[in-house]
Amino acid sequence: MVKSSAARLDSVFHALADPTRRQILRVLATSERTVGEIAKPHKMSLAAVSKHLKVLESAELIARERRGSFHIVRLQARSLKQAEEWIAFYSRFWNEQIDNLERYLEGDTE
Amino acid sequence: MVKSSAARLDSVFHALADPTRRQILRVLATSERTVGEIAKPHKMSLAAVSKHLKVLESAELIARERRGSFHIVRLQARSLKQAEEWIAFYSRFWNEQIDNLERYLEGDTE
DNA sequence: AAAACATTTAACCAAATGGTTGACAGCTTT
DNA sequence: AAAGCTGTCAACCATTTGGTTAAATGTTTT
Repeated sequence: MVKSSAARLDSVFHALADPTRRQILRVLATSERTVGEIAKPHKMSLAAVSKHLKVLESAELIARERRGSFHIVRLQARSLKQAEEWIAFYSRFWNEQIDNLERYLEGDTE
Repeated sequence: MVKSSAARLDSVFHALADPTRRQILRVLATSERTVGEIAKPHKMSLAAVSKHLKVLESAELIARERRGSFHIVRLQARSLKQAEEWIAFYSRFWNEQIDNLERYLEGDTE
């Protein structure tokens, strides 16, 4: 399923809006893992973790490869790039606000 | 309501996972607007836009100020900084993948 | 070929999401 | 004080989400 740019941002940001899924990405940043290994530290069922993986997969944040009876999962960070670029557009606004504050404080001391 | 770091990321990423809300942020990047001005370009009701604003506000991505009978809304980009930092942790992974690809392609030509 | 293991899928459930309409509340104008 | 704005809130609805358990699928071992 090919997604529009907006739809891809939708799915990436949605995937990131859950602490379980962010935690999974952190673990995968260390190394690739099987589904079972990913699920173990979580209190929920394996099926629930499997669903989270599907969400991450449809956002193209992970990729799976079947190796024997194991499904091995690895991080695919490329999709995050668009998200970061989207946010980067706004970075000037928080810097601006800081600059304005600094100017205000400088003016205040005179 | 004070949120944990994870909860704040939850609410920011959730707020960004909707095209209407991202569009609202874009408009506010140009200048502050009243709720009515924000709603006009959208096909949905004013109440629906009001709900979207509430989501953005609870993610601290916007701030409101009452001015007479108007509610003036402005961008508050600072919350995006955490989100960007969270993503930045992964930037090395997409660069790494690119590097690996380049190395692979170089090796291939020899 | 049967048993055991790794994972997904299906059916279900409660809660959250994104929209609607209509009533309400706060200013401003008359 | 009544009418007319601007915007929110409440009640409702359909859909999606995030979880569960049980059944199904595919692979390996016995």
